[in-house]
Amino acid sequence: MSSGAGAGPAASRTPASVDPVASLYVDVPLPHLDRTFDYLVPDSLDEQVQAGSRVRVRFAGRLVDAYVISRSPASEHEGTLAYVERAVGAEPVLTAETTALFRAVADRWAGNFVDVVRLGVPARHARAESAAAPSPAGELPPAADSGFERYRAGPSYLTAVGDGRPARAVWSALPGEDWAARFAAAAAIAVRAGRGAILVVPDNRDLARLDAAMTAALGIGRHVVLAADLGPPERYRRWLAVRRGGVRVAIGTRAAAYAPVDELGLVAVWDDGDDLHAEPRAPYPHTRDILTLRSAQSGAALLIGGFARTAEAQQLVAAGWAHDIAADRTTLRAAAPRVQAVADDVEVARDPAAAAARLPSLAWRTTKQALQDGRPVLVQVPRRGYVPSLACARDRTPARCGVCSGPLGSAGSQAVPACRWCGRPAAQWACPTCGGHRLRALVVGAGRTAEELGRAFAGFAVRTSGGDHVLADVGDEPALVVATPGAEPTAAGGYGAALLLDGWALLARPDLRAAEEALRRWMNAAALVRPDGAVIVGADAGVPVVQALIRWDPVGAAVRELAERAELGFPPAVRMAALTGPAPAVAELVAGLSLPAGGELLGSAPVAAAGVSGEPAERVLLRVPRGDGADLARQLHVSAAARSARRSAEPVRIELDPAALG
DNA sequence: TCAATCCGTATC
DNA sequence: ATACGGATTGAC
Repeated sequence: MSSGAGAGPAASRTPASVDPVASLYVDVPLPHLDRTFDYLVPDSLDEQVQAGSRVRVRFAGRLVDAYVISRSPASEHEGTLAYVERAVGAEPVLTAETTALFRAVADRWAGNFVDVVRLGVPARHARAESAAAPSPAGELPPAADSGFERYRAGPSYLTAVGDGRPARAVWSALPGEDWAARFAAAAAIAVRAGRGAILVVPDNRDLARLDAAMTAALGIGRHVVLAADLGPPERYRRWLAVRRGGVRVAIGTRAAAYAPVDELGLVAVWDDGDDLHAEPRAPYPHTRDILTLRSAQSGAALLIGGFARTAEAQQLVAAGWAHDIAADRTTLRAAAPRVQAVADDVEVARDPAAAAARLPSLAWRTTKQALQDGRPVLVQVPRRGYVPSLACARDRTPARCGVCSGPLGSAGSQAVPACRWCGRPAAQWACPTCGGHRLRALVVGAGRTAEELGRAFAGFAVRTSGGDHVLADVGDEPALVVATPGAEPTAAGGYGAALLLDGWALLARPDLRAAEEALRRWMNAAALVRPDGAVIVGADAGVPVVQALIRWDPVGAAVRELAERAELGFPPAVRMAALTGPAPAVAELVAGLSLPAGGELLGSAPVAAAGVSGEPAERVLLRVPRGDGADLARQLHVSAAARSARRSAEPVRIELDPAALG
């Protein structure tokens, strides 16, 4: 027993008379400490130390935060137990359901329980705890049409939600769809059934839009907005309102997926392909997969919605785990704008002003027409800073490794190109489409500027949206609206036209998801165009994803994408882990694994030093059949635990099914 | 023979 | 992490 230095005389403490043992996780981010430890609850803290409470305990001699998982009569531990030192706050922060969720998320991504808790539980703010309860909810507005009547399987899905069944669906929203109103309607159905709901969107702009729709559907005070930028007191206050059960519906960005809503009837994510849904902190879980776990574990219905569709969402449909909610072709034709493809470089407008803006002539004519019709025109330009990569010098087909399909890169102009994933040199590359052998570097410029367009269409207003200046919406007046992907404002009556420029640059990115991501960005922009409007995409109409945009076929594209991933052996067709760190550390971690049959190790390949020390880092990829994913994650965690117990301090970054493989 | 130091191990 | 114990080394 410790000498009891510090808080009070240890000898005088007595254990609580009922369930004196608390099992808890200490807030120390080491994989070998990712298990519960037992402590005695002193009589004086009996009421405050409950399952889910935050406490402070003495662990290895120092005071650390901890999360109580349960109280019980006795411990399995052989030695003497220390006392819980004090309670932090008066109320539990974990519920039975979120405790199970945090454990499941940690297990799925080979991470620690407390690391996931840090992602999902906001910092405590003592004053917010004692502050007055939120004002009571107003009247629930009368039920309205859900708006899902236009979709096959839409009404039956909502009936299931209303009946409290754990229906799961992937929803392809029609172009022009007021998706926020549909999400709000689905949440309202769960609320009327006496259940709670969680809706997660990528960014604050989408959140503001959903917030307005929720207020329209549910009235005042029935939902709470959880956003990262609220500031600690407000963030904690709103989160507590959910935890205490005063508010049953939480909407928000990423972290809202963990909101402690009891009796969940519905969890939903909008635009799961947006990389903002991928958590950048360990263990790097993804909103879609967190909610999928949560739906499976709590029996809540799941809705994955978007204009485009990810291979991961399609995988859930293909496996028969989720239903497909989509409109039929007739409905679609009535809603979709006309899409035409114009390969860059070809048919650049003869008009000198258009040529100055590097606009193809069809784009020029379409824009002019829409402006003259009195409608705004959306111009989507790429973000800055694409990584230079290699492609066929003749037809710009991205150059890929013949062994693992990774992107080829080049260290310098003289160097032999090599795979950025597995590191193999590619001396004898041949283009799969044209058979060419010459490679060229693709360096993508900063994109067309608003000034260039302004000059090309003199007399019309030019508005920009992107970076730290994002417009939520624009009016119906004719104007050029230049936006980067994800920052496209909505137009009150829809855009008359949209120009999606530099399509080939999007497609040529050295990323496995380039095609999927290009289609997602295009569809998100094109969905803002009126059904009688036009969309011009600067890309080759022969490319399958461009065809998918022209035919507005997100499902077909996702089916093809999924098949392609299966062929290349990439997620979600398989489970993959990326291990990044100093070479000896990565090797040590790998040595601690026994890969299941059918498991493969790719690499290693050098990567740009992402580490703290600037030491040369390398990456290996591990690939196992989907069914072995849980085993792979467990082994990675065990091997990482052995390393951290041995004080092999060199950290290795472990990512499961990484969204981006540069 | 004792103390300073280095590993390895457990942390309720 | 960090604290502790047991082994190891070095100097008197």
